[in-house]
Amino acid sequence: MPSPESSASLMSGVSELLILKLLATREMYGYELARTIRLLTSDGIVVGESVLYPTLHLLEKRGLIRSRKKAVEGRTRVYYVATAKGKRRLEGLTDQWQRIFKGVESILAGPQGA
Amino acid sequence: MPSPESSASLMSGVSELLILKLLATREMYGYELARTIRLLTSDGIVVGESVLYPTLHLLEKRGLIRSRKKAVEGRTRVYYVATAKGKRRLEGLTDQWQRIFKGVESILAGPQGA
DNA sequence: CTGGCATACCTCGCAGCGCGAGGTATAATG
DNA sequence: CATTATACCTCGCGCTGCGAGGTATGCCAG
Repeated sequence: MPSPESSASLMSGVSELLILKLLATREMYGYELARTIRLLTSDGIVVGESVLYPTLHLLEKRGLIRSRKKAVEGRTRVYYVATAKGKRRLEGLTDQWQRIFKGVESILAGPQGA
Repeated sequence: MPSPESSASLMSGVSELLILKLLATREMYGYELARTIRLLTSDGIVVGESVLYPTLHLLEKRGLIRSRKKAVEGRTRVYYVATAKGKRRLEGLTDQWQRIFKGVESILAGPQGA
């Protein structure tokens, strides 16, 4: 066991959902995404860079997000934004999330009452 | 892409959480666990047998659940129940679930309002 | 100007987990 | 006797997380 106390397993797929959601709202670059997720969740969810960048590349390869390079003060930032296909995928993922979330809650809350 | 439309990735770790929760409440056998989870979540969450049994073996190996064989009408059922260690683990997993759940909800609900 | 830090991007490789496919055995039903 | 439901199990692929490591730039302190 490397670190069974980490929240690793429960995080799966969540990164894709959150990234798609944010990129469906506004154009952002990688580093900004990581910071924003940490901020909005009060450090509850931290998407590391070794999760972030491979995910972004995969999403782009699948046509769910689009990128463009933008030079800001000498630095080259890669900005991403969700495509129409990405927004459709987001809806699907959100539905799945709601279904799983409701299922988990009903079991976590239920058995002692029923 | 094998099946990007499946809820596979979002399910990660959830099986362990639900199984531990149920076995912390009452003693159950494998097949019963699968049926119960399907029932309580109205088919929202389906834990297949190829997920269920390896998970049960792993949990037992880690000392989080305990098993005993019981013969019921010629059939041999393997009943499981959560150990004290398993219940502690359940608390930790539940906390992590709450943290992730709150984080996801705040991003899914937030950005358009803020 | 040099060292350190924050920003900003990226990859490699291991390990964990889901899950389709397949396998075994028993009891009941047609 | 064949099929279905119960009940248990494994193999192997493939996706994903993530720690560790790498590159390059701008900025500030010493």
